[in-house]
Amino acid sequence: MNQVKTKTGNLGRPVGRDSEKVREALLQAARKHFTAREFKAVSLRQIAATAGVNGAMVNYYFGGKQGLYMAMVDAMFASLQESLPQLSQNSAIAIEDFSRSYCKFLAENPWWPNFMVREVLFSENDTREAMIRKFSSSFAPRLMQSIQQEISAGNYRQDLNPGLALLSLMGMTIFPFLAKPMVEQMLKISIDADAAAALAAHNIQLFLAGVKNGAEEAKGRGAQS
Amino acid sequence: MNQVKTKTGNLGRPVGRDSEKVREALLQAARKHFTAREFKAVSLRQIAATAGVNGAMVNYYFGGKQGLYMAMVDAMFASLQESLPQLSQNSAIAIEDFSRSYCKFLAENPWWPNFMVREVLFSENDTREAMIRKFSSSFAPRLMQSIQQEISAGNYRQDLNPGLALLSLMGMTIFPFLAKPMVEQMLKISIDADAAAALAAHNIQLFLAGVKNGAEEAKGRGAQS
DNA sequence: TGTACATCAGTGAACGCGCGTTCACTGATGTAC
DNA sequence: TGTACATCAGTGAACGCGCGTTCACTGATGTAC
Repeated sequence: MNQVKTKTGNLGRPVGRDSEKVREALLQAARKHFTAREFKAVSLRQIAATAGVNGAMVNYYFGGKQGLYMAMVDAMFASLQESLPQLSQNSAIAIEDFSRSYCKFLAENPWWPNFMVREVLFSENDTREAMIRKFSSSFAPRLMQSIQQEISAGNYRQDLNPGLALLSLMGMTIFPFLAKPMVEQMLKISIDADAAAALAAHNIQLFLAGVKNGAEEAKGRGAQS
Repeated sequence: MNQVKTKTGNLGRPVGRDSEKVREALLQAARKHFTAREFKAVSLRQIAATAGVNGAMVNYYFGGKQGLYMAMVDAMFASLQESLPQLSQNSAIAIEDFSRSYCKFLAENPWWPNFMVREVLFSENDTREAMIRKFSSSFAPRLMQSIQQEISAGNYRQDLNPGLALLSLMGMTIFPFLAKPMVEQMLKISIDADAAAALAAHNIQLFLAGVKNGAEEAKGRGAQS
C-alpha cells in the first residue's frame, strides 16, 4: 500500500548502538520488572521502554517474553554462582560460613529472595524443578553433612535431627530478607550490610547455643508439655 | 436485532439456587485459584467455571475481579482470627504457645504462607500496608514483650536482641511451610500434622537453648571470628 | 383463591483494551571485485 | 580506491487473542389487590 513513506529518521540500521548493549539493557530492565511484579503483570512494552529500545527487540534477541525471562534467570544464577563460590565446591560447608556468606549475599542482592520465592514457590515451569533438584541434591546435603559431623564429634547434641536443624538455620537466615518490608517497619531498622552482619552474628550464636551438646536443662524444658 | 429467540433453557431466574451458595462457591473458587497463581494469571472465566456459575456473576456479586479478591482476603483473615484467637487478645504471647499454635495452624491451612507472601511481599495494594501495620503494631510487640520479660527475669541472656530473637523464631517457624515443596524433596518427608508438631517441638527446644542465660562458652564461640 | 405486575437472580453475547507476536520495510555497515 | 550489493540491526504498524466488564434480556418468584 503506502510503502513509500521515507520520512521518519528512526528507520534503518541505527548508527551508534552495538547489539551487546541492547541485550544487556533488556536483561537489566527485565530483572527490574520481573523481580518487582508478577510475570503476567509485566508487559514487554514496559520492559522495552525501561531499556530504551523497541518492543520488538525482545522477540528479536530472546525469541519472546518467556525467552527473555529464562535468559534473565540464567544470568541471575550465574551471578549467584559468582558471589557464592562455595556453592560450586563439593566439600562440606561450615555452618558459620554459610550463615555469614549468605547474609552478606542477600544484603548485596536484595531482590534475590523475592525472585527465589517466585521461582520456586509460585512458578510452574522447569526452572523450579531444576532448582529444587539442584538444591536438594547438592547444597543441602553438604550442609547436613556438616551438621552430622558435629553431632558425631559430640559437639552438637545426639538427639538433634540434622534435617530440622538445617531448616531452622535456613529459616533464620532467609526469612528476615524475605519479609524485609515487614521487618523494617516492625523493628524500625533498615536491612543494610551492617544489619545483615549483625543478623548473621546473632543467628550463629543462637544456632550454636541451641544445638550445643551438654545443656541438659534446656533439652528437658523444650521437649516437655 | 434478533431479540426474539426464546430457545435456550438457561435464561431467566434460575429455580434451584440461592444466592448465598453462589457467593460461597465463587469465594472458594477464588481462593483455590488466587492462592495457586498470581492475580493477573487468574481469569474470571476460570474462577466462574470452577464455581459452576456464569462469569458475569463476579461482577454481579463482588463488583469485579478486585472486589472478589478483597472479599476473599477478608474471609481468609476471618478464618485466621478464628483459628488463632491469641491474635485478638492483648496479653503477652508465650514463645512455646506461639510456635506450637502457629505450626498447627500452618499444617491445617497450607495455602496460608503462599497467600501471605503474595499479599505482603509482592502486592502493592492497601491490604499489604494494613497487614504490615497490624502485625507490627499488635502481634510482634506482644511476642517481643514476652521475650523482654524473660530477659529481665534472667532466663534469657542479657545481651540478647529481642527483635532479632523474634525474627529467628518467626523464620524457624514459617520458613519450612513456605518452602514446602523444596523441603519435602530435600528431607524426603511430607509436611503433615505430625511433622508440624515435630517441627514445633524442635524449634522450641532449639530456640530456648539458644537464648538461654548461663552458657558462657557458646556465647564466646558465636561472637568471635 | 386468582391474576397482574414488579422484582430478583442470572444469562450470554458483545465491547474495547492491552497484550505478545509478526512482518514488511529501512538504511547503515561490511564485503567482493 | 570506488562501487554494487548482501547483510545486519532495528522499526513501527498491524494482527489476533483473551481479558475484565457491560448490557439488553429472560423467566421464575414474591407481592398487592
